[in-house]
Amino acid sequence: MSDTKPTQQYIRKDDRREMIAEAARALILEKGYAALRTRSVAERVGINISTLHFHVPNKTALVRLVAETSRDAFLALLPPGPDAERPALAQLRAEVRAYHDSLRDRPELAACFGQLTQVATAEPEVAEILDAFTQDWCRRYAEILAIGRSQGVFRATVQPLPAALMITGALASFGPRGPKGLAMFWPVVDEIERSLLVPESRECSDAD
Amino acid sequence: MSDTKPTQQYIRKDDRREMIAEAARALILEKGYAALRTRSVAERVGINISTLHFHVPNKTALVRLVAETSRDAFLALLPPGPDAERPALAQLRAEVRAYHDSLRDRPELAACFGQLTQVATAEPEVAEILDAFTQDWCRRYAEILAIGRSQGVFRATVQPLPAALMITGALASFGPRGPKGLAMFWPVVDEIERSLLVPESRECSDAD
DNA sequence: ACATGAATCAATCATATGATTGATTTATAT
DNA sequence: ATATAAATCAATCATATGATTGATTCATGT
Repeated sequence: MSDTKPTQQYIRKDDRREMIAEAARALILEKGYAALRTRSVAERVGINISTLHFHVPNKTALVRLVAETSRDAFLALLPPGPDAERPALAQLRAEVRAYHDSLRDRPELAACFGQLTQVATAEPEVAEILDAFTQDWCRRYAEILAIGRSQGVFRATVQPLPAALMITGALASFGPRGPKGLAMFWPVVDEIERSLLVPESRECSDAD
Repeated sequence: MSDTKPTQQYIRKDDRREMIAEAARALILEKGYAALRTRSVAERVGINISTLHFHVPNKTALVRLVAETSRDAFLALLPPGPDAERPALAQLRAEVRAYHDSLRDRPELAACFGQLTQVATAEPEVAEILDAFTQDWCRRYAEILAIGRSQGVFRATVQPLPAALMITGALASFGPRGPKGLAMFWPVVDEIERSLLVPESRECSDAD
């Protein structure tokens, strides 16, 4: 008879840890962090609990692993980064598009960031990772806004940091458990753009 | 010598439930929902676990109680509600100020909303409460925006619902575990206002 | 006074859960 | 081939945790 899991064993530690992280992320997306059990993770990976502990010593380390891999996976999806030589609006759109696609294709990532905020109070190391990431993400937008302002495409009254916080806050609300999926994502992005662009570039003269 | 708990007993069910809800909210704020234990709640209230179960049958009911009381407590802090006869900017500011004060004075409320999203996937009743509330909160802003647009104080290009989602998303990011406290709250609000107000020295001579 | 119900608690149960121990199997280098 | 290290598992432990049972104490109306 054929097995459901034919001959799948003895994976190298690094790969196994990645499999474990992936399983944990999926479970967090599906059931929430509060329901995350080391046993469930092991089961999902298809290994014994002791094997899980061989690769990841304890639950704290597991959570840290999830935080780190989520951050790295998300950062890998982002576009090049602010560049004063390129048109700011295009950079803003690329940034937003990358985030949108991550929500669509890798919903576990945003879900983990959201859920891990619950652990953050108890696990300073996780808080550190989340805070650093959030700040990085916000800074990317702030720099694009500053560039766009000096390029004259964004209002001169745009304050980069507050505006970046506004944007990232608005975007973050679209994570899993956001307002019924991504239906309102682009309308909100459009509203953000209208709120940033200098008045002349709309209505008076027709769009490009 | 005097006791730390002199003769504190036999509270009426309704009051006891409120005390339980308050304790649970405080614990969620401090340790996060994932660390919420019925025992901890009972201990905080100063009652036996069986007494807790007498007032609140099980943990699901406890979570539901927390969700309901958090929502009610928050709604009670909000200003009157959209009114087409009053100046929109003042209404917007009152709305934002009420939220700000709730973050400052009742941080458990926003914390509970944030933390209970983890339960939402497992508890449809909680999801229902959270979704309904979020929608209500957003609608308040949408209506104010629509009023302000017709009053001519907000840009004619403001789309009430997307803009409201942008605003509520941005504000929601200031919950506990937001960007280092409330320091950036008002700068972000100012940015939001600038993004909504009709540009001063600008006329496009367009017919609406 | 005293009967009745409401509120409370001590003790306990059944299971869940994170973690460990020690043996077993597979890969790899010599 | 065989010794060594890496990876895996079955069994188990210790405690945590949600929940129940049955007795006890307080409040209240008559």
